[in-house]
Amino acid sequence: MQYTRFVQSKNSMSLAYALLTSLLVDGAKSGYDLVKLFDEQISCYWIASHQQVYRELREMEQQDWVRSERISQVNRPNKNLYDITELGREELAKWVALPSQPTPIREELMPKLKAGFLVPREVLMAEIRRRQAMHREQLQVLLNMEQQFYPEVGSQDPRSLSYEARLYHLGLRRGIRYQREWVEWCEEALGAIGEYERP
Amino acid sequence: MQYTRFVQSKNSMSLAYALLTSLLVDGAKSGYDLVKLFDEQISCYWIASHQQVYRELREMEQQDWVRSERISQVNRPNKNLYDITELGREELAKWVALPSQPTPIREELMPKLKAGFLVPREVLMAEIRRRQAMHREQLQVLLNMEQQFYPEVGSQDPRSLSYEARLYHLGLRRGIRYQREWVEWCEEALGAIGEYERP
DNA sequence: CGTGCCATGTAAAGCGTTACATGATTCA
DNA sequence: TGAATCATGTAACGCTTTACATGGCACG
Repeated sequence: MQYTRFVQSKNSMSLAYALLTSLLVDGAKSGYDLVKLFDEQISCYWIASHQQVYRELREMEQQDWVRSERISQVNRPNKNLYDITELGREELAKWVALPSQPTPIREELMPKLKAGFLVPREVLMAEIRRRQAMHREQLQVLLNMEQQFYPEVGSQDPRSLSYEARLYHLGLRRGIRYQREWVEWCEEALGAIGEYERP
Repeated sequence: MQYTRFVQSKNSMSLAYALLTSLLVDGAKSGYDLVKLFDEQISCYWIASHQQVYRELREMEQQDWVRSERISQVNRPNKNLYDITELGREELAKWVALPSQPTPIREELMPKLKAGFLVPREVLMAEIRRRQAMHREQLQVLLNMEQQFYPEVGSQDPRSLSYEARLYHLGLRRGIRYQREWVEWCEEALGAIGEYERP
């Protein structure tokens, strides 16, 4: 039964809350807009497919955590605009105060490395270079976002940001640090493997 | 049908390969041993519950990627000792050569931060301090492992490690860097939030 | 006498991905 | 003409977690 899900489930259902957060901070949105937002800005710490988002929104509406309004549009499909309700806001506040769980890590590259002696060194190194390029690119995207949204940061007075903006900015910082760290590890790995080139 | 899973599935099924890797590198093991190994040594880049492990082993046995032997023990439950087969080794080698996918990140703390203005500052800071302590502890565990398994590292000649050991070591390095990065981000976050203490 | 380790499993539910579907508009 | 964007959905499947279950042994 769907009903029990939001009532007695003990696990996190964090996607619901992540969506509520966006509705609260960024305002009413359609499912499509939320997917785009997640893709573009939130993906550094949360990813979700459009199917998940639409499903979650429908279920949250049944629980009165959000309400929706049908917006008729000409020359393009109609859309459902979702907004957070008072109840949703209360539930969100409760959730925020709960302890958070770290993301479960399942990093394919690590077992591949551990079994890496099964393939030629060049294959491993090519793969690490590919990963490094990916993470470098993501890092650049995040740095650009930081420049764009928080140009004051890095200057003399970080207090020029509002408290809310600063909190959000810390999320970006986390993404930046994460990607940078990956790029550096790749460098270390390439160096280490390279040293075994011709013994 | 179970059969199709290993034949035409397009997704990664990486747990199977992660298990194969351990069987190949660390030798034949029971499900219980694999769970313990993952908990203690692999959790920095892979986590799996015992239910997953047991099921995966049974399914891999049906595909002849592993074979098992029943070990009768006195004074404790019997166990099934699994070992990788030649076919398993071939499949593993194929998989290693494939491009790897980054772990999907779903970090609860970030949306909580974004909606953090809903709760008192002290609640946020307490949570970040808790996370910092967790990551500090994990970092220490990994550093101890590094000391224990690779005492030579950091000394003059990292080439004293075999190629296989060095590859495995790189996985550890990744975990160390990840945890260290988290500890540092927490420091940054605490500093940033602290600055808003009394405006 | 309770807790924790050893050792394996079933069942159900929740969460996430993949595939499929529709249909108009805009831009190259 | 073909691809991309807007906008939402269903169905099926696969992966992960949670809860429940068993039972002896060792240790304090």
